[in-house]
Amino acid sequence: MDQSTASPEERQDADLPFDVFSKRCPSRGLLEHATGRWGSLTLGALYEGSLRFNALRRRVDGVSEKMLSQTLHALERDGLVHREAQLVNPPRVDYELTPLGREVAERLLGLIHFVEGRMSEVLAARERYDAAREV
Amino acid sequence: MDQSTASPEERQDADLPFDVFSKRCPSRGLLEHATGRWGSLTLGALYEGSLRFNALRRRVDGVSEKMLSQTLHALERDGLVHREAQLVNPPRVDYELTPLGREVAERLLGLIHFVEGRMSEVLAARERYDAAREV
DNA sequence: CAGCATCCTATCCGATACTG
DNA sequence: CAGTATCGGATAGGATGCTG
Repeated sequence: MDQSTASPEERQDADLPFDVFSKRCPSRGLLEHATGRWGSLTLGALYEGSLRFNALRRRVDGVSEKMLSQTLHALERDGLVHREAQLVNPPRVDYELTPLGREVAERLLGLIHFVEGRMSEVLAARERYDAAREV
Repeated sequence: MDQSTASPEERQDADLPFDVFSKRCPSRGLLEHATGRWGSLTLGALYEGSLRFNALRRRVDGVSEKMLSQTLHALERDGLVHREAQLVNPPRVDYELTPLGREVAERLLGLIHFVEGRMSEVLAARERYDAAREV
């Protein structure tokens, strides 16, 4: 686009090979896996340490077996989560973050804790918004 | 805000009133609005400055009129985006981040730029994963 | 315990048409 | 320009039943 005269301020997203704002960029898919309804909570839960399937399921309150399985597959495929299966009976499988996954989870948790801390503001904004329309 | 005796390290998520990991916490809804497919891109686009509806639509490549409208309503209701309408003809409406929205967008952009920068690792992980199963 | 397969519903979302 | 309304296909996601 503009590779000769871009200032340092513009460079940030001017000539990156991957730009999430363009329709066909694969980074959108990753972002959706990582920030999706279950993806963000799964990464957040695993940040504290490795967990087995059912422990994870209890930690991510409300996730179904199917969705957790699907989410873990996507995150494993993207290289954010590592699956460690032991061939014992009963079976034991541990999930843990990869180094890359840790970095993503860190940023995600920063966001999560931030919004948790500001929920009262959000709730108030919602009430104001709703009150203004139901007249 | 900090009226308990929790240490600074624990305070963050030890006794917060809002916990995104529990099923019925309203912070989940906010997180989904902010990190959803179009929410994150909309907030990211508005971080650079206020934009009009159609400019925003062009910036968030691929978003439909309907989804952008819906996304903006949700973000406005949550108090992350401010809608400024001028009663002129043709109509002119500007969207901009609220102070709270800026803080969310900042963290979101941190994540976005991070994943953009690591996409090659992710793509490689995906190839490895796919190659391992199609045997 | 750690899952996969199937069915079914709710919602997401794009396309199209229309309004002030 | 800045939206709203409606339709229909695609997908997310819950419930249930089964396997190693």
